[in-house]
Amino acid sequence: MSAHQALRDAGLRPTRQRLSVLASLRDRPDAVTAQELHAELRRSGDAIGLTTVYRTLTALADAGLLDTFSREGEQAFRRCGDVHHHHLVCERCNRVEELSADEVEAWVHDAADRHGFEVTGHRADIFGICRSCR
Amino acid sequence: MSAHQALRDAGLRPTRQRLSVLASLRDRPDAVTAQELHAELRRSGDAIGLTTVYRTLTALADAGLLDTFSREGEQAFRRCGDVHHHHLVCERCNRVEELSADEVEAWVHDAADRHGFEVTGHRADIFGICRSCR
DNA sequence: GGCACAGCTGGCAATGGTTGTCATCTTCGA
DNA sequence: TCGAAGATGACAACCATTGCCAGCTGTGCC
Repeated sequence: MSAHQALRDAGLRPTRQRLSVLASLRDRPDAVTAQELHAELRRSGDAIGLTTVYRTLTALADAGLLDTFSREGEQAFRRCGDVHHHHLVCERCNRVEELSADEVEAWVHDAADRHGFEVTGHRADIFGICRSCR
Repeated sequence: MSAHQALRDAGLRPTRQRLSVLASLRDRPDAVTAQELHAELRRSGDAIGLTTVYRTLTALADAGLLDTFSREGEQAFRRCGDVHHHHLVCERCNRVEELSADEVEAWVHDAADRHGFEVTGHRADIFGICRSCR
C-alpha cells in the first residue's frame, strides 16, 4: 500500500511532511525518536518542524501504522506490519525484528483467565544484541 | 527479609525515609509513581522530600527490589518478588499480579537463537481489567 | 480553474516529570 | 565520640513533549 493511501485510510491528509516522515520510515529496521528523525530530515535538506514530526509520529502510531518503544525517557517509533506481533530489539542499534508467537498468545489468555482479568492488551519484547552488533 | 536488611544488602543505608518508602510499598498490590507516593506519605504526616522519593525509588529499582512500569509519560514502581516473573496489570487500579511462565522463557530463547541475537533481557506484560474493577 | 473551509504546519512558549546542585544533616566504622 | 562518606531536601535547571495561534495547503464543490 502506498504511503499516500495509508494516510488516507487513517483519515490523515497526505501532506508533504507526512509523506516525508513515512518515506524515511519505510523499510527502516530500527526504531527512532521524534528528535532523531527531525534531525535526520533536516540534515537531508527536508524542511519540517519538530512539532510536526512529533504530531505526525503520534498520529501514525494512533492510527496503528507505527509501533512505539520507550527508550529511557523518550519514545521511539517504527513502521511495523499490520498483523499482531512481538519484538526482538537490539539494544545497541535499535534494530527491531518482528516475531509472531502462538505460545505467547495462548499464555496471555490462560493467565488472564486464571486471575479473572479481562484482557485489553499485552506486550512481549525481547532485548538483546543483534548479530552485526556483536 | 526485613526492610532494614534489604537496604543493607543493596548497599544502601537504612534511613528513616527509605524505610518509610519500603514500608508503604510492602504488600501493596499496585504500582505507584514517585509523585503519588510522595503525596501519600506527606498526607499521612511523613516528612519526606520529593527528590528523596525519586532517588529512593530509582535506587531500589536499580538494586532489583522494585519493578518498574511506564504509565503514559511517567514511571511507576512496585515491590515484586526476587525470582524472575512477568506481570498482569490492571489498567484501572494499577494492581499487578506476578506471573511465571516457562513457555515464555522458552520462546524468548528460541526466537533469539533463530535471529542470532544474544539475549540481555525480556519483558512480557499482560494488560487488562481486574475482577474487582469490572 | 477558483473558492471556502477544515485540516495542517511550525516557531515559540508553557508544561511537567525528572535530575543536578549544594548546604546541611545522618549513619557508621574507627 | 569523631570524622568521613552517604543521604536529604529545597530549589533551580533540564528536556521531551504539548499548547497556542497565525498563516499555509489539501479537498470538495461550483
